[in-house]
Amino acid sequence: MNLPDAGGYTWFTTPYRSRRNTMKARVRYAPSPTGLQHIGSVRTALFNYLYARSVGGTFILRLEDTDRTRSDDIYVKNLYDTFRWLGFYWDEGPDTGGASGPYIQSERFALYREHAEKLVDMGKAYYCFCADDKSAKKEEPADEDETAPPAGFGYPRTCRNIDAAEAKRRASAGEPHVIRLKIPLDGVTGFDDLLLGHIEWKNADVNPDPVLLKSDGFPTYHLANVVDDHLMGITHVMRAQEWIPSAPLHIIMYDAFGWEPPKLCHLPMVLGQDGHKLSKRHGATAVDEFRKKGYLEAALINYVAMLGCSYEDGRDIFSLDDLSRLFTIEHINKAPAVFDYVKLEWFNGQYIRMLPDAELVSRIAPFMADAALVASPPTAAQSALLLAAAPLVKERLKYLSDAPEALRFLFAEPAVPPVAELLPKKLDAAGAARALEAALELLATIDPSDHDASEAAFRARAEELGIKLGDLLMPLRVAVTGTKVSPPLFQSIAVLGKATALARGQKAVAVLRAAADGSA
RNA sequence: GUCCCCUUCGUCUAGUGGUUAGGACACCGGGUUUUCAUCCCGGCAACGGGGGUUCAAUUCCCCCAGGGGAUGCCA
Repeated sequence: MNLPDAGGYTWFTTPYRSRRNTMKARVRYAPSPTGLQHIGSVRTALFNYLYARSVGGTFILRLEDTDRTRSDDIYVKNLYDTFRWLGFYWDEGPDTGGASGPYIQSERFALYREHAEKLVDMGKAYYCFCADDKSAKKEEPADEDETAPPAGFGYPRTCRNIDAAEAKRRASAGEPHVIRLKIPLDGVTGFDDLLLGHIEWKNADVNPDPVLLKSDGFPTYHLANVVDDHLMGITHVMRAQEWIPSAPLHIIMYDAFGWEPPKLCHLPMVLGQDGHKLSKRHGATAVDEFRKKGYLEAALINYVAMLGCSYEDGRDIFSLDDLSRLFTIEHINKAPAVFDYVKLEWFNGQYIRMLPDAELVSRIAPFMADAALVASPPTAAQSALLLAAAPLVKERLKYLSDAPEALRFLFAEPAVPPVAELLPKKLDAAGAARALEAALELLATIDPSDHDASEAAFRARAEELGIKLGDLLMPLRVAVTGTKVSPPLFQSIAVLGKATALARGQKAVAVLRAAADGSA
């Protein structure tokens, strides 16, 4: 294999774990900052990351900002935010540096023209002066032109036959142009995909003469990715299967340069429920949306890692470290995978339940603050209250964003509930009032933090009254928490404070009494 | 249209030339329970179709069908 032109190439000397590879694996995630990081990007990044970690290789981040009209700094920021949140780290990248930098393609600008020109000089590429519009494509090629591809298939190779010296002269004279790769007219091009095996094309079926260098002087993805992967010493390229049709032209380019291509591995796609490429219309797809909704990064990573890949049979909870250890290309599936929000939700619940109380508190605090229930950051008193309440809601949250509703009664005075809410199924207002009064009377005498004793006392009282325990508790629950659905009552009251609970109860009694009198 | 890729329960997947084809989510039923959850137990449910190869194919080969992707001076 050729050594890359750029310095700093690291040869692997120690590693016990990759004795079969003399060379340390170098993989990259190379997003273009033209949109928010979404599930698909994260999946690609994750698999590259896991592969690097699993073989003790190097994970590199490279920004492919060659689309001047769509690239934007807000997306770069989003990229960093996203991966910081997910807990990925890269060994080399724009911010961390490295020996193969710069890692931002716009900062490598000169490199691409240089390489494109080199290809032109070698007769492997050519200047094209066609206007950048559909007319160039639709223009009927000369009938007898053997080099023209079938109608409707790509660029008609109009400029391919312009005399090289003449083309050079026009380009030097400043005539607007692009540089296109000469795809061989016959023969075949193929490669061995690490996952899919051998794939090959007749060159006649390969995208005819794709643009390498745009008229603005920036490279297209094809040129930039080949040049940079080579110069950065990338050994393995893992990308989504939508890239398969571009593979032959990349191979042809590596060939033209006389470089050895990296190993290619095309990952199965992630689809929405309708079987099409996952997109906004399927629901949340931007990672940011998941974060704001209250998903835990560990849950998202765990779930995404299992889309199209398996690890240890019979287990489904894996940390990023677990995954880094267990990941193998052999366990990647070839078939596309459907993104299932419901299963992700289950993972999220699992991870929320695994959180230590203090950790849960710090996780839900921002959501509580957004709901204006606590300060940001919470006061000491609020933190204490959250900590006391954490065990009550831990197994009831599907998302962190569920916390405000579940805990509202501890931080805000609920409205006095409407009568209908306070009525157990079989009681009228008078009956409910009696039940609630009995409950309050009893509550005053017990210690709600002693769960078992409290329950025993209420159970006994319910029996005396000839009603079910639930019917005795429900009016109290609604009076105290403002809703029919709440964490366990005694513990909730213990956290809230008995005095507050009694006061809320009295207000509800008043409402029930008034209703009873009114209807009597 | 052309080229390429894919095909195990609804979904994510395990798996083997001979298995009762396993697990998870969802769903259904039951249990625990103070509402809601959690938790526990049980159930439903799959090898796309057709040809081969073979004593034996879900597993190996071919064809078909279906699905997806590509066909940009976007990546």
